Parts: sequence; C-alpha cells; structure tokens
Amino acid sequence: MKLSKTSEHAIRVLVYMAQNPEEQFSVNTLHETLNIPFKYLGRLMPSLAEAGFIVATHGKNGGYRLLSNYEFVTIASIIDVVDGMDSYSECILGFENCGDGKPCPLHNHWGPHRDAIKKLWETVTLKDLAKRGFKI
Amino acid sequence: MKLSKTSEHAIRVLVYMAQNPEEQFSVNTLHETLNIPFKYLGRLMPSLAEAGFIVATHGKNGGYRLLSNYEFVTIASIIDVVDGMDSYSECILGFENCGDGKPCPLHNHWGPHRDAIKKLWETVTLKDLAKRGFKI
DNA sequence: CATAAATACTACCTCCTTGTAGTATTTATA
DNA sequence: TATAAATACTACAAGGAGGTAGTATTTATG
Ligand code: SF4
Ligand code: SF4
Repeated sequence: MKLSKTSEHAIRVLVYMAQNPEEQFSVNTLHETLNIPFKYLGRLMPSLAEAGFIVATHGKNGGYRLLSNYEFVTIASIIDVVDGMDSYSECILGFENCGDGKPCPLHNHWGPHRDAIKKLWETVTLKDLAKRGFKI
Repeated sequence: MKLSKTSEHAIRVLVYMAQNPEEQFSVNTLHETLNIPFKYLGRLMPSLAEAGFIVATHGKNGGYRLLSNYEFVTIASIIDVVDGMDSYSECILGFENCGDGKPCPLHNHWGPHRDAIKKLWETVTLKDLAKRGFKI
C-alpha cells in the first residue's frame, strides 16, 4: 500500500523527465536536480530501462531518454515494477477465516477505498503528472 | 499508510479480547490462539497496557484484561500507539514545492481517499469488530 | 516459606530496504 | 589512439522491523 522510497524516486525521476520528454538526462543531472543519491539512482535507472520506461545511451554524452510511449505509462505500471501491486488486492488486516462470504465490519468499507486508490494509480499517467508547473 | 505487522498483531489481540471483554487472557493463551510469536507478544502487551487499552495482573493466575472503555477504542487509536497516524495526513508521493496551493493532478484525488480511510479508522471501534462470529 | 505461573525487562539475531563505494565497460571526440 | 564522460555491475555498510532468548520480578497457593 505505502510506496517504498525507491518507488517515490522512480516516479519523481520519470515525472521530471516527462516534463521534457525529448531531452536526454545523465544520472548526475537527475541526482543533482532531484536530490536522489547518485549511486542509488545509478542502480535504479537500469531497472527502469529494463522495464521499458526509458532507454540508455552509453559512453560519452550518453544518458537516459524517455521512450515515446511515456504518455500512456501509468503510475501503477511504475509501482508494479518497483514494489509490486499485490498489496492493492489484499486486506489491510491480516485476519483469516473471513472475506466476502463472512465480512467483518471493515470489509465493505476498506475494499472500495483500496480499489479506488488502485484505480487512481491505473488511471494517472506520467503525462498527467508532468503537465504541471511545479518542481518535482 | 500500510499497517505494520505489529499493528496487525495489536488489532488482532484487542479484537479477540473484545469478543470476551470480561475475560482475562495470559500471553501464552493469546500466543497459541492467534499464532503470534510468544516473546514478541510479551513485548507488545506492556505497551498496549501503558497506552491504556488493557491492564495487567502480575504473578500466578495473572494476565491481561480489557479496560472498560474498550467499546470506544477506535482502530485509529491503536494504530496511533503502534505506528503513528502521521502518514494519514501526508502525501503518498514525496514531492516538494506543491500542495493545496499548487496541486498536481493527483492532489485532488489522493487526499479524499486518504481522508476517507483515516475517517474509517477513527470510526470503527473494537466493539464493532468484535461483534462478529468469525475467528480473528 | 517454597514453588509455580504469570508479567517485565534487556540483549541479541535475522532479513529487507536504503544507501555507499569501487571498478568495469562503452563511446564521442580531440 | 588516448582521454574523458557516461552507463553497468558487484560488493558491502547502516538502519529499522520483526522475531528470538534468557533472566528478573511479581504473586497465588500448597
Ligand atoms: S472480513 Fe475484515 S478482516 Fe477479513 S478480509 Fe474482509 S476486511 Fe479483512
Ligand atoms: S500536489 Fe501532488 S505531489 Fe504535491 S502534495 Fe499534492 S498530491 Fe502530493
């Protein structure tokens, strides 16, 4: 449910890049701009590349660039890569022997909230978040 | 946002006790019934006692008993003791330079969900959850 | 008073997340 | 071709959460 720090980093990086979708960014630039630890970022970026959000150019003058499908990349797909979306289908309590058939007083309340948040992550895209003036 | 394992344990223990609010339970009984590690529980219970949810009887035939105000103990008050409720007032993203005055496209969506969940925790009491047939 | 059965306390261990460090590899360019 | 500037890889350190272990303290009861 709660985003990990790594998810936050990933989302911030990608939203920032989506504000200038054509531009290429070095890890160092992103590190200095977004205040994310350099080496930590240097390990996160390849995984975002492998997941198909960005592409790396090696060697001098290299860096990362968004893929053109960025307009349709949802927050959920980012969370899925870094944290997994499993917790958005689970009960927030760890009870057993219960569920749809034998709901506790929370059951019919928690589910809708959880689903609504999940839906939100699945709806909002990088482009939506980038379409803003504020600094990430 | 997400409940810690310790919060889950605390809620399960207290809800279970609230199903027999007059009865006294030893840590060992709770451990065996709820499958919560004995020593772990032995450290959690004193903190729940200090928080005013339960009271301990020392020595032989001792144990824990709910305080009479249990009917009005909310899930929020339990979470508050164990995890803190801070995350229910925060943004799920770690962005800066933004907020009510300069909302991102998430801002007006996330807030209501977060508040609704918070409200839910603040509304549901031990008694509500105990009023059930199922095993915790 | 001795014993047993309970809570209270304190130290440690393990795992995962986060962050740090160093080195290898790739490529543009003088 | 040598150099510089970039990504890629791998190992390790710090911290917190969850869990384990042992011992001290308290109290009912024979
Ligand atoms: S019945 Fe209650 S405890 Fe069980 S899954 Fe539903 S919300 Fe969770
Ligand atoms: S504007 Fe967006 S990022 Fe900033 S606090 Fe609101 S929801 Fe979070």
